[in-house]
Parts: sequence; C-alpha cells; structure tokens
Amino acid sequence: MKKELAAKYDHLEVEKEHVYQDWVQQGYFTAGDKSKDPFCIVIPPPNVTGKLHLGHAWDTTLQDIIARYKRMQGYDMLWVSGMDHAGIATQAKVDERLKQEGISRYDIGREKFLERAWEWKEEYASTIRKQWAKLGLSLDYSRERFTLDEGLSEAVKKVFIDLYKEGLIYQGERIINWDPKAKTALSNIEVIHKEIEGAMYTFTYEVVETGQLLEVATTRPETMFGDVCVVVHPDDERYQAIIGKHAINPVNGDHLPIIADDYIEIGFGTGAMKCTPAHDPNDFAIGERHHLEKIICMNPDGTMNEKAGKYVGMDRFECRKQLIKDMEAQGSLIKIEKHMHQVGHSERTDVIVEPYLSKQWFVKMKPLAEEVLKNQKIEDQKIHFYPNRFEKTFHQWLENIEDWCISRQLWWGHRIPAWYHKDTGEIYVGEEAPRDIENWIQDEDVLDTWFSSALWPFSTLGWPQKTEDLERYFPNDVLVTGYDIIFFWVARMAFQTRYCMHDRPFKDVLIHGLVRDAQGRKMSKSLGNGIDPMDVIKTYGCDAMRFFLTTNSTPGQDLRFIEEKVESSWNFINKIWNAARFVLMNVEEGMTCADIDLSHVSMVDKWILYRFDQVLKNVTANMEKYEFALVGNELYSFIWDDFCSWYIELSKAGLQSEDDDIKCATRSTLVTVLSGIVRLLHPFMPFVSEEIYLAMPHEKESINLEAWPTQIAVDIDTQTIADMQQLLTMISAVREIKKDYHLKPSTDISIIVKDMDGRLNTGYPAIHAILAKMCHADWICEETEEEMVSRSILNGTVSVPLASVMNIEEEIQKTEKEIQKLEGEIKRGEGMLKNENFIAKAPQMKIDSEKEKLENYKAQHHMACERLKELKNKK
RNA sequence: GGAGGUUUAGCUCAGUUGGGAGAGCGUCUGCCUUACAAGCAGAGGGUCAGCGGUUCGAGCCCGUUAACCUCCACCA
Repeated sequence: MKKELAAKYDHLEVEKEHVYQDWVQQGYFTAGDKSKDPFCIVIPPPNVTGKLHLGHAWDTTLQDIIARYKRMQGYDMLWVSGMDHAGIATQAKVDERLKQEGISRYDIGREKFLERAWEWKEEYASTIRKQWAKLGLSLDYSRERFTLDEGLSEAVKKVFIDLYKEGLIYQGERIINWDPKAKTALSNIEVIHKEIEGAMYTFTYEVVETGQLLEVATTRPETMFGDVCVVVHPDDERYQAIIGKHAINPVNGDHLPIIADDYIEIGFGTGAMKCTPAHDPNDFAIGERHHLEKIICMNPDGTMNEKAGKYVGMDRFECRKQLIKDMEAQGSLIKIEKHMHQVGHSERTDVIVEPYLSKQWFVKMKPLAEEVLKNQKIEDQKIHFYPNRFEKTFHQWLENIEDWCISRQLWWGHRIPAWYHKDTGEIYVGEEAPRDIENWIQDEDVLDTWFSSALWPFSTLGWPQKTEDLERYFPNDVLVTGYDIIFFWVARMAFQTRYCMHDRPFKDVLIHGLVRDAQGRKMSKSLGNGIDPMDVIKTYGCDAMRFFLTTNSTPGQDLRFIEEKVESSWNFINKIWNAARFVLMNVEEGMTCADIDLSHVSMVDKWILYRFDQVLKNVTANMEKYEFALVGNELYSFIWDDFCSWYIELSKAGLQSEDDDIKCATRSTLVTVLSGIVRLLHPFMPFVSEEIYLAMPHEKESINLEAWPTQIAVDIDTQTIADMQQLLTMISAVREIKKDYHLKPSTDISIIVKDMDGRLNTGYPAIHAILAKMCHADWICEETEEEMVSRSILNGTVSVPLASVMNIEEEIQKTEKEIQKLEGEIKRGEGMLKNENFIAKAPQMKIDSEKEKLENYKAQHHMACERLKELKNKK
C-alpha cells in the first residue's frame, strides 16, 4: 500500500491514534519469535498515583529507542510493560479522595478501602496506557504486569518466606523513621534530610546527691518525657564526681541516673547529654549497652502521650513551645540558641519524621549486599553502569548499608505473610495461615512497595514458576532509569535478584538525569513549573519531543526543557518531510524497490552513498554505547547539510538529464539514501518515519518490521570523494564571490578554475549542469584577459570575470589577508615538521597529513601571491 | 565530614582511546532559486574557569585553586 505525503507536515495527522493502535494490534511489539536472539528490557513501572510527567517521557523514550533499534537489528525484542502499586503514595491519594468525600479510611474499613484503591488503580492505569500510546512506545502489552498481580504477589511471598527462613528477614524492636502523618514506618532512604533552622535549648538539671547544677542541651525538648538518664564521657574530668549519681529531669522531676559512655564527645556542648532510647537511634544504642528502659512519650500521630503529663494529647511541636515557656517560668531554661541542622522529612508527606521505637520487620542487608559486591568484580556477572561513575555510587551505598525496614503500617500493598497465635503469640511465617486458622491472626502490615519492585526483572517473567519467558528473557539486557532511584530500586533489584536467581538482574544500566525547567530548576508541584508531556505532544508532536528529549544531553546529565529546542526538532522533522516530498515527486509512478539500480551512479551519487555509509557506521557505534546525543548530531548534520543542502540540490542536474541511466541512478540514490535515513531515524521518530516509509518504495507492511540499514557503497575510491569535496568548495567559493559583489544568486556568470592537478576540468561532464544549477555558473577553460575576482579553494583557485564591478582595492586587501593567514599556517606546519621530537614520536599518519597540508598551503600561498601581483599591476 | 557533577560562542549544550574548537537558538547581510520563508545562501562571535604538570602536541590526562550544583552520612 502506498501512501501520499501531504503537502505540509502535520504531526497531529501523522501521529493519529489509529496508527499506534494498528501497530499494537498487528503484534509488532509482541515478543516471542524463537528464531531470533532474545533481548529484554523491563519498564521501570510507573506509579499508579497519577499521570506520567516529562521525566517518564524521557525515560521511556530512551527505552523505546533501544527497543526499536534492537528489533531492527533482528532481535526478539521483549519490552515488558507494567505498573507499580506505589503503596504509600497511592494510599495517600486515595485517602485524599476519601477526605474530599468527608470520610476517612477508618470509617470504611480495610476491605472497602482496598476496593477504592483498586478503582483508583484502574483509573490511572488506563490513563497511563493512553499516555504510552501517545508516546509511541513499543511495549509488549500482552505481558503487562502490576506489582499487586497474583503472580507477583506469589513471588513477594516466596521471597519473604525464604529470607525469613534463612534469618535474613527478622522482626525487631528498633528506632525507625516514623511518619506521623501517614502513620507508618519508613526506610532510611524515604527520609529526605533538609537543613532547617531550629534551636538548641539548654536546661539545668539538679544533681540529687550534691545539689550541683548540670547543664544539658537538646534540640527536641518534647522528648525529655522519654529521658532515662544523663550521659557523660567516662574520661570527662568535670563530671567524674557525679557519675553514678542522679539528676532531676526538669520536665517531670524524674531522678535520672548519670552514666558514662564514650559515645559522648567531651568537647561538644556541655559534655552532658540527655538520653532518650525510645526516640533517638544513638540513644537507643546507649540504652542497649546499659540495659536502660525505653520510654515512648508520643502517640503514632505525633501527639504526646500520657508520659507527657499535662501535655498529653498535644501535638509534638505545640508541646515543645509550651514546654519551653513553662521551663522558662520555672527557671530551668538557661538559653535558646539558633541552631542549623539537618532534619528528616517524609519523602511522601513532607512532615518531620520522628525517630520512634517500634516493632517492625527488617531485611538483614550485609550478607545480601556483600553477595552483590562480590559479583561486581566479575566481568560477566557485574552490572555495567552507563555512565560508569554511577558504579561507584552504587558500590559505596552497598558497602555502608544498614538493615532495611520493610514493614509499613498501610493497607495498600502486599500483606506480610506472618501470623501470630492468639494465645501464645507464637509467630508463623508461610504462604497460608496455619491449619487452625481461627487461632491465628495475620500481621496487619504490608511490605514496602520497593520490596516488590525489587523483584521486577524476574517476577514479571513468571518467577517463581519456571516459565519459558523466564528461561528466555532473564537476565534482562538493559535497564534505563534516573540516578535518583539507584538506591531505591537498582540496588534492591541487584541484591534480590542475586539472592533469588543467583544472577544479575540486567547486564547494563543506562542512567539519565532529571528534567529541569528552562531556568534549571527541578520541576515540582510547589513551583508549578511542571510541564505535561501531553501538551508538548499536542503542540510539537511526539516525534519532535522524543528527538528533543533524547538528543540534547549526555548520559547521566540533567536536561533542561527548552521549548525552542523542541521547536527546532520539529523544524528538523519538517525538513525531512519536505526532502521526502521532493524525492517522491521525482520518483516515477509505481516505482518499487526492485527498480532501484545503482549501477550507473555518478560521482555525486557515490559521494552521498559513501557519506551515508560513514554515518551509518558512526550511528551504529554510538547506538551501542547509548550515546544518543551523538547519534542525533550525526543524523542532523548529515540529513540537513549533506543530503538536503548538497545532494538534493546536486541531484536536480541528474534528474533533468537526458540520459536515462543517469536519471535512474539519481532516482535510485535518492530513494536508497532516504530509505536509509528513515530507518536510522525510526527509533527516535516512529511516527513520521512510518509515514514516509509507507509513501516510498518499500518492502514491509510497516517500518516496524524493517531491518537496520547495512552499508551500501563500501568500496568507493577516495579520489572520487576528494573530487567531490573539491567541487563543493568550488561552489561555495563562487557563492561567496557573488555575495561579495552583491550579485543575485540567479545571476549567470562564467568561472575559471585553476586546479593544480587539472582533474576537474575534464573529469566529469555533469559538472557543467551542476554548477549551472547550484550557482548559475558556466565553466570556461580558456584564460581571458578580463579582470577576475578569485578565491582560493583547497587545491586551486576559482575565478570569475567581473571587470565591470570589481573593486581592486578590496580584492587586494582580501588577498593580503589571505596571504597573511596562509603564512601563519605555513609557519605552524613547518614548525611542527622541523621539530625532531614530533618527527620521532608522532604517528606516521599524522606526519604525512601535516606534510600534505603544508604542501597545499604553500601552493595556495604561491597562487595568492601571484594574484596579488596581478591585482597590483592592474591598479 | 565523605562521594560525585558542572564551568566551552550572547543563551542552552555537544565535543567518542590527546593531533587545527562544534550545533541549536539569537545577532548581522542578501535572497519568495519550482521539497521546504518553520526556508535558502553567506557572515560575525570563544586565552575551552584560574594556575601548575605530563606530552612533540592538552578542551580532553594528572595535580591544585575558585565558583555553582547534587547525593550520602552526621553531633546532643
């Protein structure tokens, strides 16, 4: 089926919905061709919390480029599609929705709440799928997964149970990060440390036995209700006498033992610290060492509990304020100093995280991390990071890892497969509840959402079942993700995969940065500077957006969203569109691939074919290295400059030729190169490449089934290429002369070429036609007496008889300037070649090319001097 | 405190094992040349942050300084 190209490029028309739907329905993106080698990518599952943002568009487009490229290279490409339930984030959204209805999750209960959450999920999953379609992603929807799917839940349970049985998951009462708004525990990396201005409050504690006053400082006075002792350093001379005695807690009159522990820094503050084992991790450690009581003084919602006496029920920060007032009144407060410090905030709710003593489930990280680190030293077992520097980040994190708190006090997620016996309190961990189910109660908590995403590279392929897909597509070949989730996700996939599969999850990780706004600020809801990719697609099209996103930054680097650049990508596509229209206008009705005949190609044709091969080589090499910006540059300049500006213009001579062979060769070259271009662009611009492909002579029913191009004109002699380059500089020189003398481009002139080896004068009959077309110039070989304006070209001079308008004075100046420049070059070249060290140490290739250049400069210099002499004579 | 990144044209950024500095946008000049005025043909514009080193040769490698930016870990 042949399509006509519309007169104008209209992305809305080219990217119509049915185009993508057809691709999906035809099964172009469905993997499973066993005759091919497999290649597998799993999508980083987007959260079902909302719409996709520009970062997703970037991330998925990168993957799509790889997927389409690999598919063209003949791989059985599987790009697994899927989404993440995003425990805390989604639950927060559903809570919010309930709140708008005037109810809370506690009003409707767990079961009803989960129903609502699933409704939410369906809603957003469908939005996300629509967005994927708009982005043109070649995802395999037949294998779409969701982290709460039955299969994935089975995987989660199995991993939990296995780890538990090996002692790698344990339950413990420890200080964890507590989010008082979401009322759940958090892992360390879900806590964002922000520098904020707080205060350091110093209080006096009276020593019971001696009556002396001790100064103790704190930044969180409300936790004083949980104090169990005062700690000093064992070697601190100031306090030797009171170790073992007691201090009176000013907030409640408790008698606190004064103990010694070398955690204390003698020089810091007063050297005496209050100790609250239930509300601070360091204090907790001291508490463990000294077998101290752990007093919790807050409720899970961040209000004070009965330990706080009259402050009971008050919010922790309100309590702080009141308490300070009261202590001041009581005379126990000595001073308040401003104090800048890092305070942990919940990643999701942004409230200040409370270090809080709580019974939670943990993954014992050391052995798991060590296993990964060990394998990172083995070439075919390690995960390769692009760019490489992120490997270091990854290793350092694993080397300093702490146990992972995996239980969350939420409802939306994988419920922990642990049961407690009603009477004995005994714990049972397993897939199903024990037989006498009525006596057992399942753990109320769910798992951290990242626990399930950590299994994504293999759980999506069917694990723990031994499926064909798992056998075939695991390990994955490459993962694409942002540097911001290396710890959250990449590291966790690494150790869980190592544990479950005894393998790496993927061979390569391509890391990209963050999308920022035009001023370089992070896009955020609070700044309101976010950009909806769907708006960009509406204005510029998905192809233009994709090209912008993927060719404007280096791997690992952030990307600023600059609208002018998206526009410039659109212009590029428009250029390609018009070039395609030109080619099609000159292709005979009914031309097919079989009509392509390159046996009579001209010098010009050979040149563009040769250039295409060069580009293909570079592009392929850079695709392999995920260097898409380099690919973009290469394609941009080749298509715009070489193909459009030069070859298409030059081809007009061939197309107008009387000789059918020449005509046919030109047409064939145009079609061949354009077809190659369209295929090279396809990974970046799936829609427009399809549209053009179908309008041209083509073999497949869709470009989605096409192969990556192969070399066309491998053995072209170098002289032809050199002559072409000479011709191009000649044309430029003539244009420059016309420009200098304000001649219209269409003015007819004659030119005389002095060419050192004389080839161009006789070599190519097509040159007359080309010159006439490109610069309205006719070639004359005889010398004339008329005064001429001349310009140097690589290997000679181009002259135009222009006596009537010639400005001799200006020409003299120009020539003198040129001579000066050439002398500089000659000096440089001679200096280099006279340098014995250079001759001795530089590669022969370099020396030869320098010699050749020097010869050329000298020849040019000679000619320029001659010209100057003539000009001066005429003056 | 530890780790990393950035510094190249007016702006935003490329620059692939070290071998004469590039693009897009913007600026200036001239063009409606029948694929494209969202275009064409030209032009101008940079001590590659500073200093030192290695090298025949450094934007690129090493050291150092400065500015800006991340991440991780922290002290009551």
